[in-house]
Formats: sequence, structure tokens, C-alpha cells
Amino acid sequence: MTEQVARAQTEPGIADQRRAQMLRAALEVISERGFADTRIADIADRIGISPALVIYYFKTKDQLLTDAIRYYEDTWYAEGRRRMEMLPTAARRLEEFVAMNLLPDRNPDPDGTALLWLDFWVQAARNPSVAAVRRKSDERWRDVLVTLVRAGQEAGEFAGIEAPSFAVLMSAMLDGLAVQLALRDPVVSPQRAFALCMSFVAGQLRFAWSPAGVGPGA
Amino acid sequence: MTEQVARAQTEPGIADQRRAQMLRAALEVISERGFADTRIADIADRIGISPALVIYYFKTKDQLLTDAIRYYEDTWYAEGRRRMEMLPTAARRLEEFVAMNLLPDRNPDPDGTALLWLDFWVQAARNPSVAAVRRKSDERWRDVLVTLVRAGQEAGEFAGIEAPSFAVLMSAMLDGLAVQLALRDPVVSPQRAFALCMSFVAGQLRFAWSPAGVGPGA
Amino acid sequence: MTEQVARAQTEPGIADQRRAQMLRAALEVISERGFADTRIADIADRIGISPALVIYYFKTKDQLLTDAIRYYEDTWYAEGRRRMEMLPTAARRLEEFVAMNLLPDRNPDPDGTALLWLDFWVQAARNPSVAAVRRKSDERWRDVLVTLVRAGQEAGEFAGIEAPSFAVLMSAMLDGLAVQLALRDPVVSPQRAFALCMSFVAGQLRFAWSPAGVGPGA
Amino acid sequence: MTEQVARAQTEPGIADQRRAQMLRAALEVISERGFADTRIADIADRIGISPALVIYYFKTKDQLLTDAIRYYEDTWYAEGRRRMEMLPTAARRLEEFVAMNLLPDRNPDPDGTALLWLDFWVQAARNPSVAAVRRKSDERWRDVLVTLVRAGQEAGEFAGIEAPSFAVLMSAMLDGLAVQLALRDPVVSPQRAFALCMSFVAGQLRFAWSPAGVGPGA
DNA sequence: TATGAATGAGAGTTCATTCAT
DNA sequence: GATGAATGAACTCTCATTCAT
Repeated sequence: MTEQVARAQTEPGIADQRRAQMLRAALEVISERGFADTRIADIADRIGISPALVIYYFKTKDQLLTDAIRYYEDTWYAEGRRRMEMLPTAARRLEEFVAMNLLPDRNPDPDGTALLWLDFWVQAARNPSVAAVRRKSDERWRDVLVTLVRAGQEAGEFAGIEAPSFAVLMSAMLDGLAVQLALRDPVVSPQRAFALCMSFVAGQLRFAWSPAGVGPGA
Repeated sequence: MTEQVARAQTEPGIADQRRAQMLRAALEVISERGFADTRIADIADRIGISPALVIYYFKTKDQLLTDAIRYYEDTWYAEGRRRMEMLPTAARRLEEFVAMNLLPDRNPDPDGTALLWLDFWVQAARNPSVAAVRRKSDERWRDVLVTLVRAGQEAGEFAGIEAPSFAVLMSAMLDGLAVQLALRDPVVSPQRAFALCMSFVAGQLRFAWSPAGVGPGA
Repeated sequence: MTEQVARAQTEPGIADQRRAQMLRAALEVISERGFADTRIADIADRIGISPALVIYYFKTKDQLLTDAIRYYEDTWYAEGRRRMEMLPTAARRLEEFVAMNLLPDRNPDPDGTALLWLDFWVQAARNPSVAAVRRKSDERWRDVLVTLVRAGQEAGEFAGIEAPSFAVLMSAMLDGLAVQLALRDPVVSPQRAFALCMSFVAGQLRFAWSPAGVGPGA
Repeated sequence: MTEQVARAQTEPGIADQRRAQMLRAALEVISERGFADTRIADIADRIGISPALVIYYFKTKDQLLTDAIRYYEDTWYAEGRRRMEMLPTAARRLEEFVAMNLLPDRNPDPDGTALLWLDFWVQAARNPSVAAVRRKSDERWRDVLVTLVRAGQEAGEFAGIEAPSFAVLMSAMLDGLAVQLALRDPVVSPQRAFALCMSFVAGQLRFAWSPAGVGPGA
């Protein structure tokens, strides 16, 4: 195996960089204009290339958008895992999990991509391949939650409630609150959503939590 | 007042009937194909008229779709109120409220319009006039919830928790569970979502509730 | 012959009034928006009736527009003749003729119809029935000019040049100057056009004419 | 500078050729069908391309038509200047000028574009950007005329009348006669219009001119 | 790899005209 | 005489996609 080939497998070539650049541009455009109003030309314009090149890389628009969704989910998940692993206790991890979803300054989304998941839900509802991506993503996160809760229970931090049902309820609450925030509900600020959710979670799992912990900047 | 005049005020004219017919057709098509893929021709085809007639009534496609959203929200709200008023206790009303949102056979949506609100959320995120409709609708329902909870508290049915915060939490949970159902999450059936939500609600408000009440058909 | 029938032939019935009203409205709209951009709905709107009624009276849009052109030409011609007949000398008549064509405050056009003839020329170039109307109108005016010039020659007011050729030249000059005015040529004011044309005419026919006669207000 | 670069600057690229081809086709269609009845599809059909390509080059129909007018004026002017420069005396130039405007076989219009300027006048009357093009064109020609007359006066060919006023009168007469020809006035043939105009011009500038000079072919 | 030229298949909208009332 | 409802036939413009270079 020559060194050149070895490099091709490990270092991202120009093609991979281009792909990633296009995917990121796609996410930005989708977030700004909405999934349905995203045109290939918008994405090409954003990085100063021709629309034909986008098709050259992704074959069809549909493929590009599906890949973009996958790229988004993977990036988000990786970052989430990374943060979890840095925290010592189950309670701190749970808090980080809620904060990632509800507090803008702790959200791992790339800049200006705040509405993406909402658009993705709509796509998932009618497009089977998007639905599959979402299903896998949901599963992953629910596993994270269940594992996290069980670890807390074993460590004596949390009460012994049924973890899977709790994971469903908590996911639903996070999603619901995130929708309110995304649609700029006037009575729900990020801080309030965060506090409400943490109170709910702490109540269910019987661990001590007070909003003071969030700090004034949150 | 002659009978003719009276009829003119109460009976909808041919124009009003057409309008309503088009709005209902629009809701069906949006639900099936998604907001963005809804074409004027689809709506016209569905009721066997020419696309030009749709424009004749609504001036632009955008106007039609915005009116359709309003029509949907108003119809839903009216039906919800009607059902609430038929029930004797606050607990029963709360249960009806949850059932309307989570159990398909108690959902007041017209046939085949199960995904509408998800599409509407996406529209609301970027279209100010749709956002206004949604905001008003949210307010109305939260008022219903708060009033309902306070009535239950005064009647001694519910514990004395803070009603507005409960309304936010409960709305969020309903929305979140509805999303899971809409996207056919394999671990969340309507019955399970309903039971989970009712348990949560009963726990918060400290009233007795058991899934048995749902009945075998649900 | 009953009185009713007699009246029908002499007094304009409601139908004739409607027709005239529509023709006048058509002329206004054509002048404002241009022949090609005139829609039946514009004309109907202007007099507060339905477009269907316009078709009821004129059968087709084309018919209406052709009739409007004829109506315009006839009205203009009648007013021109009326003015000519009130003036004593050939020189005065010639001056009135030039003034009618070049000075806005002596132009017999209905309000806001200053560009009509330009649009009519374009129609005449491609529509044979409009061409016929224009040809007849041209002939009439050239006859008026020739008769006028010959009367002046017989009265000793004018030099004995060939009248028909003069009529052609003078018509051309009037048309050409009118175009400059209509298109708001910055170096040609109505007064200048009038003075230039009268100088030309007086030079050809050898009669005395000085711009002083126009007066400061013209 | 390599030859390749030099060629790039002088030879028109494929895009420029296409543009010019479309502009010429547009002029033909406008002349045949009239400005208002010119459809993008007509122009595309004429050169065997798709309507979408027309939009690709000109963005909107309006842009195409405005560009076509400009193209026409520039081409006409360039050809006029070229001819003027080939002639030795002011009188010969003046004659060429009149002939270009009135005699079909000396008119520089591309084939089948005889009615264009009439349509352009109507557009100029209501469309400011077209009006600007026409104004500039008028100015250019009037400057040519004034310069020409003054050169003739200095050379002793012409009488010393005021050149600017003469330019206005002569332009008006040319326009007026051209209208008569365009609308196929039965009493005005190109030859007669030419002779009348030259007699007028020769009379004003006091130079000798006889129709014999036109020759039998004119 | 990268692009500009080119297209086909719509999509929304306009508008003269018809017709039952 | 008068209208509102309804339509068919255009027409402009959009956009993903192809292809030669």
C-alpha cells in the first residue's frame, strides 16, 4: 500500500472537504428558508460554486438533502456524547442533556440552524428514508437517556422508576418545549423552559435541583 | 324582517359553500402531500373544478393556504369547546382534552388530516401571518386549560399547584407525544402515550386515574 | 308610428347612454394604460359595472376597442368642424387647426386622453379595421385642409401653391410635432411647436403671422 | 499579451452571439406582431431554442424588450454615421439622411422590421426606461443634423438659417412622413414623401435640388 | 473537478368569454 | 339589462437536471 493510498483513506481529500462544505451550506439554507424553499442554486451560491457541481457530488437534490439531515444528526450526536463523557455525575449529565436542547448558548447547532429539526420532522412524516434517519437518531438518544438514568439509579442518585417510560416522557417534554421556543411562544423563555423541565425531571427522579445552579447568564 | 332576509343571514350562500369546500379540500391535500407540495391544481381536482376558480375565490395560493390554516384551527377549537361543555367534572374534561390530542378515534380532525399541525408549525416558524394564527390558537387552549384546572381546584378535585406553569408543561408534553405518534415512533402507541400523559397529569394534580377508564376499544 | 318608437329613434335610450359611457371609459383607460394593457375589467371598474355587461354590449373586446376608436375620431372631427365654422377667415381657421393639434388648452380631447392617437396608429398598422377608420379620418381632415387653403387662395389671403401637396406636408409636420410633444421632448414645448408650425405654414402660404397673436397665456 | 487573450477581447463569445441572435429575433417578432403581442415563445421559436434559454440570458421579458430597443437604436445610429462619413458634401449627406428615413431600399433596418420605431414610441410614452433610450437617440440625431447644417453653411452650400430650429422642424417632418408611409397612406408613396421632404429642405436651406437626382430605381 | 449553456416539465396567475339566474 | 360563478387557453418564470467542454 503506497503512502498516497493510505492518506486517501485517512486524510479527507478535496472531495470530502467539498462534500462537507456543501452539507453545511445546505443546513444553513434549509434553516433560513425552510426545507421546501431550499434550491440547489442557493446552496451553490453560498459557497460560490455552480449548481452543476452540487449535482455532480450528490447526483440529485433529494440525495443532498437526505445526506444533509444525516450529517446534522451525526454531528449533533457526536457532540452530545462528547459532552456527556466529560461530566462526572448522572445528574450533571442529565442537566447538560436538557440544556443542550433548550438553552441556545449551550445548543451544539452550527450557527443559524435553529429550526432544522422542525423541518426534518415534516420530511420524516412523508419521506421513508428521512423517517429511517430520524428513527435511528431517536433510538440512540433514548438509549443514552435510559443508560444515564440507570447509572444514576445504581449510583443512588435517582429514584428507581421505570427508565424506558421516563425516557419517553422526558423526550416528549423536551420536544414539546423546544417547539414552543422555536415558535417564539411569548410565555416560554429558554430559561423558563429549562427550569420547568429540570423541575419535572428532578421531581420524577427525586433528586435535588434548584434553578440557582443555572447561574445568571443562562 | 321577511323570511327571505332571515334566510340570507343564516343560510350560507353558494359562494360560502364553495369557499368551505375548497378549504376542506386544501386541508386534505396539505395533510397528504405536505404544505410545500400542495398545488392549486390538486385542490381543484379534488372537487372537480378548474384551478382558475380557486384563484377566483382566494386571489392567491398563499391566501388560500393561510385561510385554510385559520379554518382548521377554528373548527378544531369549536369542536373542543363543544365537547368540554358536555362533561360534568374537571377530571373528565381533562381526560377528554388529552384524548382529543392523542387518541385517533377521539381526534376531531377531518378524515385524513392527521399531520396538518406539524406542517403548520413549520409555516409559522417563517411566515408571520401564520405565526399570528398559531399564537392566538395557543393562547386560547392554554386559557381553556388554566380555567379547567382552577375549576377543578375550586371543586376540590385537583391539588393546588400553579395553574399557568402546569398548562405550559402539559401543553409541551401533549405536543411532544403527538409528534412521536405522528412520526410513528415504534415504541409509542396512542394508548401508551395517552396512559403516560394521564399518569403524569394525575400525578401533578393528585387525582385518581387508572388506564382502565379508557376502555377496551381505545 | 307610436310615440315610443319615435323616441327610440331620437332620444338616446338607456342602452345608448350605457354604450357611450363605456366608450368614454374605454378611451380613458386606453390613454392611461395603453391599448395593449387595457383590460375589460378596467373599463368595467371605472364605471362600476361588471365585465360581463361590457361583453353584453360589445360582444367582444376587439369590437369595443374598435368602436372606441371610431367614437374618438368622430367626436374629434365634429368638434373640429364646429370650431372651424365659427371663424371668419381662412388664416384664423388654419391657426385654430394647428392649435387644436399642438396646444393642450385648445385640444378637444376629453380629459386624460392625450396619448390615444399614438396607440391608434400602432393598432392601425396591423389591424385592418382600425386602419380603415384611420384612413377615413385622414381623408376627412386632408379635405378640410385642402378646402380651407383653396378658400383662402380664392379670398386672396394665401399664395397659389398646390393645395394637396401642401396638405400632405402640413399634416406630416403636425403629426411629427405632436409626437415630440407626446413623448415630452425636452427641447419642444407646445408653444414652440405651435410657433414653428405657424411660421412654416405662413411662409408656405405667404400670409402674415406673428407669434404675438398667440398671447402670453398660450 | 498572448493571442488567446487578444482574441478573447475582440471575438464575441458564444454567449454574446446568442444574445445578439435573440435581440435580432426579438426585433423581427416585435415588428411583425407588435410589441404587446410579442411572446417569449415566439422569439425562441424563431431561432429554434427553448423559451427558458431566453430567460436565462435576459432574466425577464421586460429586460429583453428594453435591450432590443437599445440594440436597434444603436445599430441604426452606427449605420447612419457610417454612411454620412462616406459622402463628400453637406447636401449629399442631408439627402442620404432623408432617404434613410423614407425610402425603403435605402433604409438600414434589418429585414422585416419596418414598424419598430412606431411601437417604440408607444412604449416610450409610458415606460421611463424606454423613454430614456429614445431621448438619447433623438438628441444624437438632432446633433448630427445641426452639425451637418452648420458645416454646409460654412462651406457656403446652405443659407444661414438658425440650425436648431430647422433640426426640430425637419425631424418632425421626417417623423410625420414616416408615419404616413408606415400606415400605408394611399396618397403618400415613399418617392413622393422623399421628394416633398427634399423640396422643403432645399427651400429652407436654399440649395438646388431636383427629384431627377433620385434616379429611376428609387 | 468544474462550469456555462441548454432544456423540459411544470406552477401560479391572468383574462376574455360564457351562462344560469 | 345585469351579474357572479365558472372556465380554458395562454403566458411568464422557476428549477432540477444534463451535457459538452
